[in-house]
Amino acid sequence: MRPNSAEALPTSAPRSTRQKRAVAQLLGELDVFRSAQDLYAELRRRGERVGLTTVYNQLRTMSESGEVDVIRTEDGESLYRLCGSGHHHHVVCRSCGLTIEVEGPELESLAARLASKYHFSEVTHTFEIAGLCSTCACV
Amino acid sequence: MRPNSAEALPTSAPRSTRQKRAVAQLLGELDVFRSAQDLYAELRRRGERVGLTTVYNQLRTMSESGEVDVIRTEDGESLYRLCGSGHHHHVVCRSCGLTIEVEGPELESLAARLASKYHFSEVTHTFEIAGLCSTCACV
DNA sequence: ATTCTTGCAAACTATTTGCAGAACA
DNA sequence: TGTTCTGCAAATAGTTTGCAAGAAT
Repeated sequence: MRPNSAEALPTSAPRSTRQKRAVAQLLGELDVFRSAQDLYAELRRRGERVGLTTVYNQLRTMSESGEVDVIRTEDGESLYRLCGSGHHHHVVCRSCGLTIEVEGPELESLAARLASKYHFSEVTHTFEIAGLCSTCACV
Repeated sequence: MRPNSAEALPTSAPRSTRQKRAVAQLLGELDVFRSAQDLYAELRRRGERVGLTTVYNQLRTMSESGEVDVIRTEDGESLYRLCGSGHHHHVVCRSCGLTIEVEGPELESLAARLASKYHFSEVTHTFEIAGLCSTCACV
């Protein structure tokens, strides 16, 4: 919102570090939603020297800049995934995390219609579909 | 799922207690989503002698039986509200919690269409609209 | 009398924060 | 060199659990 919020004002550009690159690259390889803890574990498994705090920092930064999408599981865990730009929704496999980005014009208009019907302003909406993908359903 | 799961198998009917009644009654008076902590505080304010654990227990029981709806805020808090029966979605005021239950046939068919398009089975979907109600927007 | 319920205290879990030392530009 | 970044350890916060005492049937 404000160009210079009181919080963190960085006086210069973000720096490129080994850790940031590792997180970004891992996200680039995956097309599924994963938790911060999962991503951290995977990085360690690969021998990357990264701290959990840094993974969280990086994911927050990337989600704020719109580079990654965040969804929350039923038990409150946050899952992250590199995302395409623009407004979209997801069809997510509960079992393997496989995710398909979808758009729904009729959904958007429905949301807008309901908002105006009840005189709500500054509306946002969430729409997520969870199920079993064809691969996981066979097991 | 299973008639007798290994977990808690109750051998007789649930009992009516002062605490359960207090929680149920409070929910009956409110038409907004409230956190467990909020509900607990309100009960104490009214002089009810109830423990926080009991409020949580009761809310969990009631949500499992479908008596109350649960939504999660952005920061992971659970909000509860007595709900009408049947499948529905919500238009929720971010500021005061005012909630309107809505149905959306086109939404249901869209969800079904997307599921079959990508060969997903056992699908569920979520759809929530959050905004400012007309009252809160004037402030 | 028996079983369910309560609620304090402690445990849990995902996430955030303080901060001193390390790493970039 | 002067920030930014890192990551350990500790703090947070909502929620759950262990369990002994209390209440309902």
